[in-house]
Amino acid sequence: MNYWLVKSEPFKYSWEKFNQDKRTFWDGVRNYQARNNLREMKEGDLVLFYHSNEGKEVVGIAKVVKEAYQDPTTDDTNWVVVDLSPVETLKKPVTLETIKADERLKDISLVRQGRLSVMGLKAAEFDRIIELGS
DNA sequence: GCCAACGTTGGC
DNA sequence: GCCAACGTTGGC
Repeated sequence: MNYWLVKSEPFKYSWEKFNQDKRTFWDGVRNYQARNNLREMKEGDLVLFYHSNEGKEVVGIAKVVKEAYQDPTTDDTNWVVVDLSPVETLKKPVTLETIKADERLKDISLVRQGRLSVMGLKAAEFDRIIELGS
């Protein structure tokens, strides 16, 4: 089991919308590193959902329900999507500020590599964020 | 709205 | 294959 974090700008695709949809394919990734991460996702992996720009906080937990396949929004075979479904909304969103201030989280990719939109998390980091969000 | 970080592109 | 120019992302 692996753990991930994905970013979405709320005005583009929000957690609320995701919960209405119940399931979505995660498209729009046009960065090789993020793409490689998508390809490594396995069914059942847990994914934190982060609102970038507006909010700047982790708002919920999703899971991978379908592994990487050709991005239906383009013919370019470089790009893939995965299907995600919402699992749980965090009681308290975990803000970027909180994450940066946390000794155990200050080295995660979200902080160190701000522009990456799909990143892996260690189990301990994932657990810590959940802990902060409950 | 600005700017830093960083990935990508293209000229050489 | 290097590196400057450029574009995009995202925090502030």
